[in-house]
Amino acid sequence: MAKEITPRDENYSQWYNDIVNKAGLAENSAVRGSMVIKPYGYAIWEKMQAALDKMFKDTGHENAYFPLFIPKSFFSKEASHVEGFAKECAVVTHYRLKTSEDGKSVVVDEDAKLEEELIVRPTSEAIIWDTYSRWIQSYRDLPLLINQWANVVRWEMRTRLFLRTAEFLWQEGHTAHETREEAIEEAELILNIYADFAEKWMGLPVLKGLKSPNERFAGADETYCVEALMQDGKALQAGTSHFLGQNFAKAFDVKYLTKENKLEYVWATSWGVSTRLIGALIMEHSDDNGLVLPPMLAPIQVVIVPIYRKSDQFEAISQKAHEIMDRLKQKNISVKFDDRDTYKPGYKFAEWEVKGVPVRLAIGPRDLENGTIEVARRDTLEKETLKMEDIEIKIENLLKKIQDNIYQKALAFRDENTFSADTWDEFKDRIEKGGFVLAHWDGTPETEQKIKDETKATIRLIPLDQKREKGNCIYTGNPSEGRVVFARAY
RNA sequence: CGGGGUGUGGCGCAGUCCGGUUAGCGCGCUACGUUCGGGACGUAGAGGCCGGGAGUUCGAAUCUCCCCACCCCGACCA
Repeated sequence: MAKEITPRDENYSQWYNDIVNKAGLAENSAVRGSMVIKPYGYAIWEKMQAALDKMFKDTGHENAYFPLFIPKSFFSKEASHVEGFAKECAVVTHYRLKTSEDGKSVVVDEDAKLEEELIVRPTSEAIIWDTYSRWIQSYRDLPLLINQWANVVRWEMRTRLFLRTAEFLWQEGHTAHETREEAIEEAELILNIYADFAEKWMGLPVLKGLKSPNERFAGADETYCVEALMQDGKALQAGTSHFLGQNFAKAFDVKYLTKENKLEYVWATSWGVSTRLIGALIMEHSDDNGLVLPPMLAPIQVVIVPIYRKSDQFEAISQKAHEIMDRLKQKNISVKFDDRDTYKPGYKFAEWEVKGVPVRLAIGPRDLENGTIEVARRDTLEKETLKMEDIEIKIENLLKKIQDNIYQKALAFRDENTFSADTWDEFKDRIEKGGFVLAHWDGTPETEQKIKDETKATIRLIPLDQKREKGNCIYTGNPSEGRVVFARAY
């Protein structure tokens, strides 16, 4: 039929694209690499935003909004930051269009050239630190804990819906602190928020760790990250939290007076997660029948499909459905009654399955007679017929069970696909098969680069809970103090 | 930016090599009727200057040249 989804083992990327399309999450737009996020996909993002926003605010952060455009000169202030982003910046050079001479099209008005070009933000450190230089004078102004929800643009060569788009939505936190320790604490606090969010809300088990220097954010002293393993054995960075040291404070001259009346540079962090999380969500749980959503992030948690022949049957079922809806809503469960009379039940079942709605209820004449309802769960595709008594409690429990089940399933998958390698041959073999590979590394960027060149694998992270363990680098044989996590990544 | 590919109703494609009258097919869409416990069926319809421009020709979706866009594989990346 029209809604066929390519199986995962046939073509994983095609499977991913099919799900994004057929679940109605997003589509490509006229601008290469820029996507239209459709209502159903955006609803998932709104759920993520709401949960994260609360977590940020509960830990003392406030939201603000900084401009989309950054003067080019601001960008050149922090050297490694420029270097990191220069190759993927969109630049505004003119501010006016005019009708072409033949009157048929619109052209750039060369008379309207900007004196200084504007960069469309690829991230906001530059504009924010310029602003902070005016906001921060005293230790009384610290800590400054600000987050913004925004779009950013990175002119990527190759793009994929949600996973890598030229424009994407994200949140970016930018904080300033009195001491190094406090800033590091902040970076770690956020890392834990990201990990909690991934695991509890998304059902996405993550590893927490530090990036190697090669993979570190441009301008950071240390990058913390959470990494998840996708079903095809590739790693996906789910969030990063950077300890920026005093790099931006020095570049933008952000100093404060201490209690002792001494002038000091502030210490900084920045951190973000993006719409890429939706990509992670899709890849992590979905199957060959379509999207599978964790109940806590599903825009619709329960859908009710009526089964009927005649309109008087529909009336009776509709009444029953509304009663159930009221009971579920009291439990804060989002529920949709699919009363479209233009589609048959089979069609609706398939559609909601593709869209990943966690629980589907079906009510027909038979159920009315017996006081029952058919309950189907998306994660296992199991169906059972339940008595109507306490149905809201049964559904509430089922949603919790589904949330837990998909997390456990993902966790088991990750465990089964996490290996140790002690020889170069073993390492190459493991990387080829996919998954996380724990191996010793001599700690040098050169070795990491060579490993990447030969295997396409990178160090995803140095685990925060790394065990001290003497060993020899998988590539050079030089001594190492502990294992790091390698994988091929998105 | 290198290598490969594709542009034909809303979507997916055939037709192009070898030019020939009203450009087909599947899905979707509209109307009516029958259906409705896992993606229904019948009948009747609507919808296309064949990516753009220039050329060859009596005649171009089809041949030539020049553009443009998108997709896939690499290098870059949340």
